Amino acid sequence: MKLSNSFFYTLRENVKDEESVSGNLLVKSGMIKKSSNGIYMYMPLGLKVLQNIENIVREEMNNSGAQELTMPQLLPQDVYEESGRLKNFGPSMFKLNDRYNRPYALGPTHEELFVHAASMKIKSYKDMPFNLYQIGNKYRDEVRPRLGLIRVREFIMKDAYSFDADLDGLDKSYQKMYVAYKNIFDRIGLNYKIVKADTGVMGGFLSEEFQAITDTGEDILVLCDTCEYAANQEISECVLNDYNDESDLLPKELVYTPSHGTIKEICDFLNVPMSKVVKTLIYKVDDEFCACMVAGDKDVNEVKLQKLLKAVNVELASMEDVEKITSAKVGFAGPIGLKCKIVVDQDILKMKNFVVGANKTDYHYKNTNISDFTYDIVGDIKFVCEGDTCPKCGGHLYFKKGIEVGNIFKLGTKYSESLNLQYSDSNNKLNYVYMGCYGLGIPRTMASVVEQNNDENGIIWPISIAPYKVAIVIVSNKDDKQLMVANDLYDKLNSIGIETILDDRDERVGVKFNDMDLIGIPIRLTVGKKVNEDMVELKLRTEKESKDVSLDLIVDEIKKIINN
RNA sequence: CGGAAAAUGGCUCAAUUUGGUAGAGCACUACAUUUGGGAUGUAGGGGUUGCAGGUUCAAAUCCUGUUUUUCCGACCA
Repeated sequence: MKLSNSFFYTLRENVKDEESVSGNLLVKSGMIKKSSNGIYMYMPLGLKVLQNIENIVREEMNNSGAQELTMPQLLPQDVYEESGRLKNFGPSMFKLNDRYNRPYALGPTHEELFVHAASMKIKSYKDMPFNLYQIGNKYRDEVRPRLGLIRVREFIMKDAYSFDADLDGLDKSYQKMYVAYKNIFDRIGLNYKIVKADTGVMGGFLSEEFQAITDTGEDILVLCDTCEYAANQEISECVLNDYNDESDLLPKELVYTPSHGTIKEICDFLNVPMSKVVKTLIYKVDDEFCACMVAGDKDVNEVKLQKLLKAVNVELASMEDVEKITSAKVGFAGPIGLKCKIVVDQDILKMKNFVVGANKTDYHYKNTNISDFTYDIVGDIKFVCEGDTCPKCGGHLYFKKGIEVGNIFKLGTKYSESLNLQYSDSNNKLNYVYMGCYGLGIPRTMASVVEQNNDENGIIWPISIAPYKVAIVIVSNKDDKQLMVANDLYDKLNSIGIETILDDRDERVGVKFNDMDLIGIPIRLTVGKKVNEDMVELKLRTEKESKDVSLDLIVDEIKKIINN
């Protein structure tokens, strides 16, 4: 690309509607432009990065034996009705009607359609395994799009679906994708972790996420300082705390705690640590109310709660509902005399002489013990904390933030059952197909790379996905020798497949340097005065210093850097 | 969906409190001088101040409504 004759622009100042580092840099460098909330235009430079990522994904998917196809994004809602997910997705699905008022949707994910496609082939166990994928747009009406390309409403996703006759086959297909994903993110140069995760709306029984490690991440990853344990905080299990409390059980005592509704206020007022208070939160679980008790310094994990109760929908009860159930203002809920189902965290059984709400405005009970009330279910319903014991090895857990760039699921027979995808086995018996699904967000990967690779001057693309590998900067457009050498190098590099930018704009050299830094081109060649000695200057984006290289050697030198 | 903030040339902002000809920097055009890390000077072009009402002799400014965007939370593959 010769810049003097191209659609190329950069911005000098930060844009005010992009807070994230990656969002801001991508907009400033002219790669993307916000079109509306959570929807972006991809400019020529940004598209090249996307395509480079897509190509790596495509290569690794093809290597794994998967086959590419493409699906419509505009679908009749029946498709999701059939699997029962129309309700599950709810308002996060974009819905519209055609001219005959028939309901359509923009596809948020494509399990159903792939099942339909697979059914064209699958009759017998001999027809499997296979794996189909596409790279295309997905539409999700997110509650709050944010952080540039990290949470958007229209995005490009690679989604793959494997079809196997049995669990054994699914394990193998899943493992292939696991390896393919590792290859993809390794080639892109992303710093990532693979963590166990919740299966969410997808269903199924195993899910692992590929998480890019960055402070702007939306997910909390729980890692162990001694073993390989890695899980999303949503599902990370708690080890039973060893309280070792030798104190005697005391009789419970009603205490007046005027307008001290929060845990902190109660602790200050009664002069007890937060770990000696048990909070009771009222949840609406499907259509039933349910009180959940955890220690005052812990938080209820709704994903775990949902699983424990085998519920579909878990949300905090409204203030009005809480007041109705506890007959007190919010902040004074407790288990004693409470008329709804009570779930207690496993740790509560070991605690002694703790404080709970009295279901009476402005009152709490001191010295409550587990024998003072009845409960329905005991389980692990709280979030793990940093420093907690590792459930696998007993080491200490620590947290990192991550951006979910890929997610692989063992779906099992969930969709083949709801959509009736069966095959005949060797005994001529009908069985359901075992499926896996495998998603990878392309723009999100792009943003994650920027989050991990930037400095005060701009983006630093890894060579594997850089929009152009080399930028040739001409110091003076008025110098014929410089022009000639630069154009010659430009032609030579492009002719051997090394995509190169020629900055031949009529700008000061400082502007060119700054722009090439901002857009993150990995290798910069400066053609200046030293052409008279047949030398050009080579500088890597990752390094501060440059070096002079003779014209005879420069192409080989660049090849070496790129192939390394 | 709850809370908070914002909307003024392509970009970043000022003028709003106290109503009185919309202004700066960057970017753009022309010319001159410059030219190895975002040049300088001179002269220009570009805005019915998000939208719709209202108050007023007069509205970017006050009032009402509305839309959009951002942030925090809730929610979410």
